[in-house]
Amino acid sequence: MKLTEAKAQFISSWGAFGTHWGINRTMAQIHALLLISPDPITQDDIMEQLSISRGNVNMNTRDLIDWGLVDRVLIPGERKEFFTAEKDIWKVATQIIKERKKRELDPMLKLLSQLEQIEGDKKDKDVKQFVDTVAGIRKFGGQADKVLDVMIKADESWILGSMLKFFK
Amino acid sequence: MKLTEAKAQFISSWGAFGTHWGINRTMAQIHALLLISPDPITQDDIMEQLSISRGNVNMNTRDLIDWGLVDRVLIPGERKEFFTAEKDIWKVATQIIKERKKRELDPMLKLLSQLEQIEGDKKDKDVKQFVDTVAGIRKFGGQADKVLDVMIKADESWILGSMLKFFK
DNA sequence: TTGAATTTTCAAAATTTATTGAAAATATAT
DNA sequence: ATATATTTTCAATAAATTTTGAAAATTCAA
Repeated sequence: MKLTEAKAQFISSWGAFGTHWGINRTMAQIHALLLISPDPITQDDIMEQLSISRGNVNMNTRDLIDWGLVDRVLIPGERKEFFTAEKDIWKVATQIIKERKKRELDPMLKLLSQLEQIEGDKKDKDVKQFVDTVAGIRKFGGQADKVLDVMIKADESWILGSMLKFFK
Repeated sequence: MKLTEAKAQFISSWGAFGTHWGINRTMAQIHALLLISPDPITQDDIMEQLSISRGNVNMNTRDLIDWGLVDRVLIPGERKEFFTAEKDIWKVATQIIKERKKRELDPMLKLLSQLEQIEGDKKDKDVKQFVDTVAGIRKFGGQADKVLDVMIKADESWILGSMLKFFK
């Protein structure tokens, strides 16, 4: 297989993969393109390589920057802005985990704690099942939260860092 | 807060949560409803409680069954079919992990292995970055694959099971 | 300043995805 | 067998999401 074909396949399937994770196809494709680009590239490069509009590139690169996965790069002497992606997959993964935890898990756990404090007769089986389910999810989510924190902080901690090196 | 209001909130946010995970809102809402229903319920119950059409219920319960999260239940003397969801959150989580691994991770790893065997000069920086990126993701994915296998098999293995009891 | 290059915004259009509902298929009781 | 209840299918419709592109805003050099 040639590089050109391989690139196209990688970008395409990374985009499809993204849709299974609540990420829009284009954002994932731009990310994929940046991951395999050795040097920073411009909006126009992205537009051309993915055949998408300027507005689309602009919005999605902004989202990628908000997710902490992509950086704007200023190249001396160049008028245009350049973009580059973090290439260390471990860092990419922890960054995604960090953001999703903040955006999804934490608010969900907060809500579940509230829902657990429902008023009603615990003898009532509807009430009981509701409380049990909510408590079960909250407990599970709480453990997941802790495990993810360990992962996120692993790179900052020497001991955990060396434990997790195994996985790198 | 009353049970009725709490239920509505739980179903609604579980549905919203689902959309961040590539699951459609309705499927997640039906799952939520079943999770808090102490006894099996019918298509009509689901239609009424979520205000959605019969066809919609039918398709989404089927998907939930395919995911191994919901079961059809036959109640003696009843003409209609009843549905019930696995309530043990640990089992729910491992079942989801198992399915997503099979549907998404495994095929992705297979593709990445192919893409790594690209023809081209490794000295070329485009080729090098492509191979490095793909290899990095494949390696990371491979480790994730192993970790997930451990989790999935934990319940079947005594030693791992007791280790993971901590998290239950 | 001015003006050219570049980026950003956002309403409208296109596309994708989800939902409906009625007809067809299936299952069950009499 | 026949009638009735129930489930399934799927084309049409509706809703949600994504994309475009041109105007507005911004940046920057001279």
